[in-house]
Amino acid sequence: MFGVTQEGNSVCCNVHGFEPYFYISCVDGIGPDDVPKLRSTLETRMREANRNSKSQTFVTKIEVVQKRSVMYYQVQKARSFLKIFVGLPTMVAGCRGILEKGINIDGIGQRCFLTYESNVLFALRFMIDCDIAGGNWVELPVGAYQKSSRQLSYCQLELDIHYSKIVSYPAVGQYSKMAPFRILSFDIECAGRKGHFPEPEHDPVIQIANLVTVQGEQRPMVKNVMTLKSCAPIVGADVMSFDTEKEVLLAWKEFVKEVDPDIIIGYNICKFDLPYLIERAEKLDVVEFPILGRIRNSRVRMKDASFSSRQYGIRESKELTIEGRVQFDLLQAMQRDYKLSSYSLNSVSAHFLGEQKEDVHHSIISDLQNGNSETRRRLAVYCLKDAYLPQRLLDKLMYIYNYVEMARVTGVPISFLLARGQSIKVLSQLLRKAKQRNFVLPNVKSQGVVSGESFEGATVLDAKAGYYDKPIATLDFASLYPSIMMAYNLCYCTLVRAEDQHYLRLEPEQVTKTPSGDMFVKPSLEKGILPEILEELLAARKRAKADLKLATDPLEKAVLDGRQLALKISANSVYGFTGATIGQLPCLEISSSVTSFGRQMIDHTKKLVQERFTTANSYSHDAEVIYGDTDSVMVQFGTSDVHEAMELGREAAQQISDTFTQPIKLEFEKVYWPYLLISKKRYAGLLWTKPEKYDKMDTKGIETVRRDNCLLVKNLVTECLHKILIDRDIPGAIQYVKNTISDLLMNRMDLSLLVITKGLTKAGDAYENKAAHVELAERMRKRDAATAPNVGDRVPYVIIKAAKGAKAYEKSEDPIYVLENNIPIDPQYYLENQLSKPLLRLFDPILKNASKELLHGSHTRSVSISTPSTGGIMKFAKKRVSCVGCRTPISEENQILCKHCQGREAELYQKTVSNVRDLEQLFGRLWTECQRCQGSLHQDVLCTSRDCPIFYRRKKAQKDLGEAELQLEKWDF
DNA sequence: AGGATGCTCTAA
DNA sequence: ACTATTAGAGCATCCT
Repeated sequence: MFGVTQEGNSVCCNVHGFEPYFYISCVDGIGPDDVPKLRSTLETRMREANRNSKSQTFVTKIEVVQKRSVMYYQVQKARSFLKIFVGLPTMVAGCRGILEKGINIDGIGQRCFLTYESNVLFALRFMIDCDIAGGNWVELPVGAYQKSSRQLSYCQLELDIHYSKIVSYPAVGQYSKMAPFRILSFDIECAGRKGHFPEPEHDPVIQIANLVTVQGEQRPMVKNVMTLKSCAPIVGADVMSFDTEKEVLLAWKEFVKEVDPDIIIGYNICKFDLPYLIERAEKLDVVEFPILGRIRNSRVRMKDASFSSRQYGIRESKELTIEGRVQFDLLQAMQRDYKLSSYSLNSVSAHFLGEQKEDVHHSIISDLQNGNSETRRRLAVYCLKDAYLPQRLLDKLMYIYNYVEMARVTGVPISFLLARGQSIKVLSQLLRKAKQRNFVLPNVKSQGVVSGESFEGATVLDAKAGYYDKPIATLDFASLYPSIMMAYNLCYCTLVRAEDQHYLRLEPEQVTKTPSGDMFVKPSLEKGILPEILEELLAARKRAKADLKLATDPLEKAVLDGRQLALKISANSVYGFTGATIGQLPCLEISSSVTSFGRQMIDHTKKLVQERFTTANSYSHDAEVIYGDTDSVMVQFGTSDVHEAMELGREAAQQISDTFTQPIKLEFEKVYWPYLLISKKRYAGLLWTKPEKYDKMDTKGIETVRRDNCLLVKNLVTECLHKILIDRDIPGAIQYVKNTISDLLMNRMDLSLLVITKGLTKAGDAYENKAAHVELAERMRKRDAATAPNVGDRVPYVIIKAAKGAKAYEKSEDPIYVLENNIPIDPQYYLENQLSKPLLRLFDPILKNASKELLHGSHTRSVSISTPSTGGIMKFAKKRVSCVGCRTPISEENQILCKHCQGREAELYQKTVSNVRDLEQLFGRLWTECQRCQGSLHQDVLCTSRDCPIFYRRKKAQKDLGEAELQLEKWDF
């Protein structure tokens, strides 16, 4: 066990005496007397299967214990199980296999056994049995431990203890404090050959930048960079230069040992930086390099890993074992926790920190390295920033707090949170609770449940699509699925098997028959462990939220907020765990019962609202449910008054809640007004939680929140919704659409607005149909395999002009390639395949003849002649005549304002002047930034970072400035 | 031409 | 050895 003390000293604790084990059920005809025979037979079989093993003993002992399977309700509270102990954790799997397949015992014959808890990872088993949760405080009591006689680790403290003597503290009071982890953030630079992505086989590591921070402190304690060849000094950082690459690598290895970090972070370190260092050291025969962990002389082990889950998709990476140090790759964390269009460090930093990285195009890294100490200094500054940004992200997003709290709540080690999926967290809680109640979990083979066999999910009420100018109240069930499981005591151990229903002779009032036809006993007979877990999670969340309100210390607040979030996520994933057909312990009776209750409840709610809130019951209008999804109903009470709608919503929620079993509760949450309902799962509206003012514009499911639309569509739809819902200016929205379409067709659109991104969810050949992003990825692989997108990456592309009738997958192209080669894009495609349908969906409910008005007006006729050689997009400052006030096109060259805006000259002149000034400033700032980034030596190298926001913003500012200056000139006439 | 199917992404 | 769920919209391609 590795850890850190309150004072910040690293500890290695050699825990003794804890043995791996699992259970089997005692089948008929096998009693306690047969145990020695079983042990010796099993021992022989194990020895046969592992002839080369040096192990003395495989099966160390077998105990008879009184336990009970968690599966199905049983009257008998305990029966005999055999607890089988083995010599090493790796022997569990082999032993399990033999017992499940069948074993021939002398005098008894061939027998198969069901095994229990035989799939629990040894580390988790140990933690569960010792009540240790990931990230919590553990005490080694004075007198119970010995100082180790021989140092096996590099830790500051090394101790020996018997497992039974360890004291674990729940994270309350002083024990909820975060440990002072030492965090190392690092980044490497490699000198790739021109046009190639660096490969450890050929390309040297030239720089390694490091930042060491103690968790909770504002400033890093160490900031340095190790460089190959000389490097000019950098203020605020130690520069260490070396003549050979071997020296750089060894300096870093020593540095890691010296700093002794608890956590190693960085961006893409698990897939790039760490493997690169290891492979490079191998190539250079630096044999002593890969000793980076806390165990003496233990080398880092590396293997290819592929993680696949429905939630996160397929993700390939390398799995490195660095003993005693948690690897926390910010890229992996970002991909798990946030849905973004791009996951480059640059883009992520811009998004969360409003800060960009020093952008050095990979093609000039080698030039900088081969220059002098000044150019290498520039590279080092860049490298340092890449080490600094992950630490900033870690702080900004409260990652340590949130992940440590998640580990504490679910009980798994912190390292599992990034390396494993959701189900291990539920399993960990389930095993802990089962142990308390003397249950054991069966090891079901996934074939037991026919994979692909599915169950019915939630009801989505039909959407009465349209534009609603009256307040729409939303009633929600709070934590619907957890509430259902608690209300009806749904659990593995309360489920009455169909074949048991008869002989158990249960009275109707002792059981619940669920709408899906399954039967569960009530808590009076047996309280379910799932409801118990959920109650504890939700009660703990309530406490955390209450404490959060009282807390004043920002660190304490961070801990509590992380905790309440972890508790919420954990409660919600219990249902998913039971429905995971290829999982640890699927139980579709539970999950389909949950959803069947949910369906019944939403129907019931709709019915009650429409029955009770009527003019016949002396309400001013008849209420109408216009939509609902899973746990919510949208109600039009008919009133035009927001406050009244809120009151009615509260009344309805209260009344209807009373008709449900505790703790199921319907809550009034918010009002939408106005509300645009497009279809199921797609709507927009102004959201009100108080009658005075709306909180924000809320959009669900439509283009504005989807990552696979280009910015042009997103921006246009957002702007239209803003004009329709907030400004209530439909003509303004129409004009805006027309102007945008005109800009598009005139080739005045910035390329960055036309970039579409889609995730590459599987390997190219696994796709049955051809798709634009898949084909492009394949073409890019042929151009340069190293920089082409991989499985799990997002692929950005634009649609370019091609022969008539060409498929979209033949017209997709890499935006950078398009920019560099001046390839013309296809505006018509963007109009017909990207813009038109979303716009029509938006305008159809509020505008008759929307198609004619928006997509076929005169603004669509002024198509510019495409100029393939130069490309429309590169001409940024193009003359155009439109009204300064409202951007309506004007026919006369010298006019500034349209008829409509005349009379506002003074105001609009001021606006133009300040606009030019702002743009000048903006452009100047961006230009300086790009200048600094490119370096004065390389002015001819155009920065074309795929997603450098500055690059696009600078180009945009340049274009806008040109236009604004033109406008200003006109005022002088 | 038009329905079926595959694919991506989101709501809850 | 690993894997939380289903419902649904909307688009492109395939297939007849």
